[in-house]
Order: sequence, then structure tokens, then C-alpha cells
Amino acid sequence: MYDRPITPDTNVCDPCTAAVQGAATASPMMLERLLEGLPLVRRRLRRRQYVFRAGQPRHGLYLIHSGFYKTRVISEDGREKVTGFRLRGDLLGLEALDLPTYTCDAIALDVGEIWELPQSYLRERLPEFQERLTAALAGEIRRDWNWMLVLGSLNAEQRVVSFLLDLSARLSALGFSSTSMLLRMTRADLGNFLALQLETVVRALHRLQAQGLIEVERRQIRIHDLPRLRAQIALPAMH
Amino acid sequence: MYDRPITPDTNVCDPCTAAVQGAATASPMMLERLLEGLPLVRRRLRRRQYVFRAGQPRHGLYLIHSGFYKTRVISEDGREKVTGFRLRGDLLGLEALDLPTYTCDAIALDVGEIWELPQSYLRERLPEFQERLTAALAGEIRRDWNWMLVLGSLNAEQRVVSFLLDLSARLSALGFSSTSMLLRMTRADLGNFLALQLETVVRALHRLQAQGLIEVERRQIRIHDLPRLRAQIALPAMH
DNA sequence: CGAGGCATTGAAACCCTTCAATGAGTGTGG
DNA sequence: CCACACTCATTGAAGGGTTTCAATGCCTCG
Repeated sequence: MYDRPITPDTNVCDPCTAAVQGAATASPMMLERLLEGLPLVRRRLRRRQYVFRAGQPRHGLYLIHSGFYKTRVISEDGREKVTGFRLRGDLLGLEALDLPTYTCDAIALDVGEIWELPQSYLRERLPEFQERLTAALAGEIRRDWNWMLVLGSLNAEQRVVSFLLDLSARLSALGFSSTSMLLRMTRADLGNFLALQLETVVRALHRLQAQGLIEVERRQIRIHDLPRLRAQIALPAMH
Repeated sequence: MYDRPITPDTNVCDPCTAAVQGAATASPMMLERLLEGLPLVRRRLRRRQYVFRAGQPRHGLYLIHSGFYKTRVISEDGREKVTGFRLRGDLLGLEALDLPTYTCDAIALDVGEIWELPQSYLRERLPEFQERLTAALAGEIRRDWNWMLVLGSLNAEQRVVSFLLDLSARLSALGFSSTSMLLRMTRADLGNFLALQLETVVRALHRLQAQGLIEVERRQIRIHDLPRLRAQIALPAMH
């Protein structure tokens, strides 16, 4: 699915995200191990298919086993906001744990498989599961706050860099290449997530390529200079 | 503390926030009732005092009993982001529930009192408490996503309106006036939260006053036309 | 081989930021 | 009690980064 799978436990944590990632995301495979042998309902998804939609009765939690997903919220007047891109080990449906219906859309950006977690069953049999859940929830909050920080204090180019570094680190933690990746989302989705227009994303990627930091070929991104990419985000030297 | 306290259970939910507020915030007093008679450690705070700082060992969760607080995260290179303004019924420390240390600062913007919750004790004696916790966590995620949506799709004036409507609704739910409120934070804090410069906040408030929607007198805000204020946020009529 | 979705590029317009100066309110100390 | 210091709020003007609008190109799919 991604370029050159490496050893599953390579865990190169980017300084940009390390502080934000909780135990839940630091080792995305742990939940899967925990669930081995359980009667999980598995579901395969095609591109553009919904895992669930806002307003639907909540069935449960979904653990991503493979694929690439986006979650988004839509306001009453139709404004849309991509709240995150999710991959293996991430949980879908966390934000509605206390509600009877989902409050966001979860959409597959690629073929993939998700596992439906029998929540009530798990609460009884696996006391450890509740901790995982709490950790996942708290981790999502920290991640959201970090992105708020990014969007609130960085310019377009730096936001795109933040995104690339974050995705690179996450893919790396999953055993994929950290320097070569295929963006599964459109420029519009990416722009929406980063609070930028799609044209601005295009231009930012273009400038990063012109600086020799990355190589862009439609959705294929190759990172050429990770250290200088990281340096892009640091505040201009203090006086 | 605020203008004209009304009946404690008035719960006027603003459409802007209603969809986002979970059970936990919909009735902020419920947790307090749940905790009646428990051996809580109470702590009084002065203006500018820290409830906790990022990096400190995590003592526990704090329930706000009174006062006005802000939470913020700070990146390694010093960029700051106010992640929310918190008042009675809100929990401080949620985002670090799975960690040994706090990851944000919580600061009192006014005198106030917080109750330290004995987490382990609660988990054993009050099974209902775990549900509250989950609801509070999920609610925070939904709130964060909603603010991301606001910051990503609204202009300066609309963001300020969103903030005013949100605060108005929250104060109202606590039994305070929904049309007259005292902003406890500086323009800089507000700007930081809304991803705007403080001058932009000032000008937005000024324009709203010029339109006769609100009345601004330093930190005292009076809402004159709530319906038109709400209408400011809706997208320009579709064709 | 069109049709459609998506990406790219250019130019103009605009909203917000930045910089700078002034004013108002609060607290401290002589 | 007033003066000074300090914080915070306000206002103006200029500059710039991003958006908006429009057109073109590329790739995929039926």
C-alpha cells in the first residue's frame, strides 16, 4: 500500500509531534494485539465509502486495520472542516462515545479494512481497554490542540511542512518509508485541514520543491532534506 | 461574579454550540452533585495563578467550582496557543489523563476555586464517574473540532461573534445573564484563541458595535441584537 | 476519445498583520 | 493625594500573505 514497508516497530518520533502523541498512537499496533482472538466484525471499504456519517445511530468504535481515512465535521450552513487524516491503529468514532449518534463523517480515501469493536463486551472482559480508550481520547485532544497551534501561528508553507513531517512520522511508526509517501487526499482536503485554499497548498508545495526540500509529483511526495524541513518550522532566530 | 445570576438551571443552548456540547457540559452542575460529600481538596486561586503548568507531575483532575480560566499550550520554540476558556463545571487536566505530567498550562484569569478530584478513589466508588470522564473527553474533542471549523471558515468578525455567542450560551447555562458579560481575558488572549491579532479583535468588536449588534466598554460586553448576531455567522444566502 | 475530477499557474483584490503612537485604567510609593 | 510605572486597549497607515477568479493542463475512467 505504501512504499517499502520496513520493520513494524520502527518508531522514529518527530519532535514536531512527539510531545503530542500519547501512548495510544505511539504504538498503534498494541490495540490490535490486545484484541487478538476476539469476535470482531471486520469491514472492507472502497475509496470514497463512508465508515459512518454524522447523525447516524452510533454502532460502536472502529479500529483502522488498513487504509487511509479522513474525518470531517459539517456545520448546519454547510461549512466543512476536515478534522484529521487517520490510518492504521487510529480509532474512528471516539468523539461520539457519549452520544447516541455520530457527530462527524468518516470517509475512506482508499481501500481499507476496519474492525468494529464490541464496546460493551470489551468493557466487561478487558479492564485494560478502558485505559486505552481514555488514552486515545486524551491523545486526540492533544493532537487537536497541537494543530490549532500550528494553524494559529504558522504561515502556509510552514503548515504544509508540519503536515508532511507529521505524516512522515506516523507512516514511519507504522513501518513505512518516512521519506517517500503518497498523499491519499486531494489538495482541497489538505487545504481544508490546514485552513488554506487548495491553490495555496499547491504553491507552498511548489516553493518547497524549488528549495530542494522535497520532490512533488502529483500526490507522490519525496522528502529530500528532513533536517532543513524541520528547521522551516522553528521561529526565526531570536535576537 | 457575573452580572445578575439567574435561576441555576436555565439552559438556553445556542444553536452555534448546541450540536457540539456533550452531556457533560450541557449541565455543568451535575458533576458537583455527584461529588457531594466526598473528601475533595479545595483550592482557592488568585488572578494569574497557575492551576498547573505543562511538565509538572500530574496530581489529578480539577473541577472548576468558580472563576474563569484559560488553558494554553506552548511549543518548544515558544509559540503559544490558548486552547480554551474554562468556567464552572469544566474539568482541567483532561488532556493528560494518560500521562505522568501535564501538557498544558491552566491559568486563573480571576479569583476562583477548584476542586481536586481523587481519581483513583472515584473510579472505585463511583462507576458513573468513568462515564462522565469519557463524556467530558469526547465533549472536548467535539468542541475543539467546532472551533477548528470556526477558525478555518469564518473571517475575523465572524470568529469574534462565534466567541461571544458561545460565551453567552455558556454563561446563560450557568445561570448568568446571556446579554451582559464581562470578558475576563485580554484582547491578546482572545486574539490568540481565535487565531487573530489583538488589533483585529479590537476592530472587529468596534465594527460590531458600529452595527448596533453589541455595546463594548472595555471588557464589558452587552449584546443588543442576538438574532442578528447569529445571522452574522450564517453563510451569505445561497443562490 | 471525450468527460470529468484534480492540479497547476497567473494576476488582481482584499483582509489581516505589522508597526507605531496615543490613551485609558490600575497599582505602587513618595 | 498625586506622580510614576506598567499593563492593556485603541486607532491609523502601510505592507504583505492569502484568497479569489479565471484559464489551462494532466490524468483517469467510461
